[in-house]
Amino acid sequence: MIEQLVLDTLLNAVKELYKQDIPSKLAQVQKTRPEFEGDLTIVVFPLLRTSKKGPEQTADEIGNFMVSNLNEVTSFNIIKGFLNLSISSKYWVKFFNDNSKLSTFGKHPKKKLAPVVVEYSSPNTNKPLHLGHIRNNLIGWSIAEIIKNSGQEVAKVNLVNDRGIHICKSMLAWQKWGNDVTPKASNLKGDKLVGDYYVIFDKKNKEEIKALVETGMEEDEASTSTALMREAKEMLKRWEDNDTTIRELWSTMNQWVYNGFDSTYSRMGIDFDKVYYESSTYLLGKKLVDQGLELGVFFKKEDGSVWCDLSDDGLDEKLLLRADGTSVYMTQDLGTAQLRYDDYHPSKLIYVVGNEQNYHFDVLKLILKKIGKSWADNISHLNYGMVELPHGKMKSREGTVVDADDLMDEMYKTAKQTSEDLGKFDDLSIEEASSLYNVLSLGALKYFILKVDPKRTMTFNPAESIDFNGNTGPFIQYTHARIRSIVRKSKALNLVLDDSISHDYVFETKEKSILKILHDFPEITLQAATSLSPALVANYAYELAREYNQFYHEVMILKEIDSEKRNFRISLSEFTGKTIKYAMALLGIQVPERM
RNA sequence: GGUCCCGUAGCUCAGCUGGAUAGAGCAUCUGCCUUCUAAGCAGAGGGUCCCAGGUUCGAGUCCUGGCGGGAUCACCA
Repeated sequence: MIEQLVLDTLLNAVKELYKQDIPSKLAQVQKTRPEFEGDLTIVVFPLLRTSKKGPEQTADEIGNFMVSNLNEVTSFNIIKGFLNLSISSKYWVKFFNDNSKLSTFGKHPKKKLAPVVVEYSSPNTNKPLHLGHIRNNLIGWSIAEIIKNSGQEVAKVNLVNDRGIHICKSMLAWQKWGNDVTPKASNLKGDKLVGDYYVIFDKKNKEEIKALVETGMEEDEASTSTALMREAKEMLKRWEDNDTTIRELWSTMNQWVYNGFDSTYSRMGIDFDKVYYESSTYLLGKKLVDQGLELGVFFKKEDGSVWCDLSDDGLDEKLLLRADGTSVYMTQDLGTAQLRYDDYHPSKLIYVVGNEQNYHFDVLKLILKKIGKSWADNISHLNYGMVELPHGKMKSREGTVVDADDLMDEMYKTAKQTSEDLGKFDDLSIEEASSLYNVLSLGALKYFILKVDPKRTMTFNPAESIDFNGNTGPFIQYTHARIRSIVRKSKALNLVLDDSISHDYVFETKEKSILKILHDFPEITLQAATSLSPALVANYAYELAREYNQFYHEVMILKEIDSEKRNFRISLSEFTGKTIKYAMALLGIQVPERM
């Protein structure tokens, strides 16, 4: 890496010239801004204290040192306190010749480390997937790919919350008002059907609460003492007691939901290496709670409920088991964490879960440590921000929840419409066209979500459809298609005779700037892995595509007369196309050969 | 109220460990399809980087204090 080379030489320069070692943070190397001449820039201000000379003179001395000690540095210029270095075209030529034909450019060698477990999606079986889940799934899937690309082994896992009071609510409502309806009979996706009964429960329960309040009961009390709630709790108890009828109904309805989820996942291109179900981890969780009691780090209240006191850590008491012995969220998460640890002994356990659960994960780690699990330190919570609408959160009560399937349908229609308006695909078969619209619509949706820093709360406006122009997935896809067209034509014309360029090739400005961006790619993918941010890759792909389009408009490629230039430009195009494709693949976005 | 996150153009977002004149896209306006794909390119306008202090040669970036927004502090998950 040239940056590192310059940095090391800079440290040597200071040592030689001023007889002092300096802390590495004073040695600052950055890319030269395009308006100045040069490739890399050393900021000399931090060095003045050491050199005890003015900025110009210091820069001049270091510049001379660079030129005579580093072959790659051919010349320099000084503007204010900035020392701009020009890197030899030999270096860029070598970079190009070494990498342009690699199929794995950007991929890092395998490390010998325990795997990283990435959990994402984690749906409840009482609600269909919505836009929030889409963000979760896309971030999780992509970050898993990015970490894999960085050389780490990765296990993608899903944790389905298939048990608990909420599932019982759907089941109860279905029993009471469902008339034995099935997804097949109603022609509804299973997750939608079950979700509907969850809503029905809520509605009927509210009516009951209202009635109770009218008899003079306090709202708080009323909300926990409706007949429906009692029945749901009773059902949960029977479920935990392995009641056959309840278990059968539960399996049936969950299976409906899974079928629905699977179709949504597969459409989105989301997959998992392993799926955990809370129904099979909560018992282990209960066992851990018992252990905690024996260790004396948990305590039991008079009503039989079990708690962990975290007041020494600045937090509250946390419930671990209800008085009736049934488990809560934390119980099952303890069990799941343990099970994963046993399965993988991971070097890192990443939970992709919304930032509304930050508190939960702080507590989870603390509790695990209290019962002696030192590996709790390997848990990291990738807490992404919520997706909001222009007027705030999505609310199911107000019907503003953006359903995942509906949104993908919308996007598909827009992609189809846009494409038909452009009228470029009249020769495609119906299947080919539809597969293209799929690629484009998903590209638009995924890029829209992933280009935003995961940490940030993001806004989605359902009134404006997601764009297909500008800083979008389709723009990048288009650039790829454009490149492929060039490459196809060059092959048809047998234009590329020689793949590599000579070491004294003189670059056009745009050729150089594309080369520099390509040069950054491996580093960007590493940064994305360490900072857990697919957004870095997304923004990178956009920058590369934008730069390429400018290049495309500025210079001739196939029509260039000078054969070396023409060959280089074609190869550079191909290299760019490949890198765009690779970067987009890390985001789970396909790129078409033509569009 | 406690804890945490956020505040950059009309809107949606970039801005790496502090560095040169704060960048894109959308929207608005103006050009460019008889030349390799116009889902493109070029150009114009649009900014108190929430406010006030501080650290520094240098602050959108770091610190403190405000203001504004959000999350969370459930026998929901």
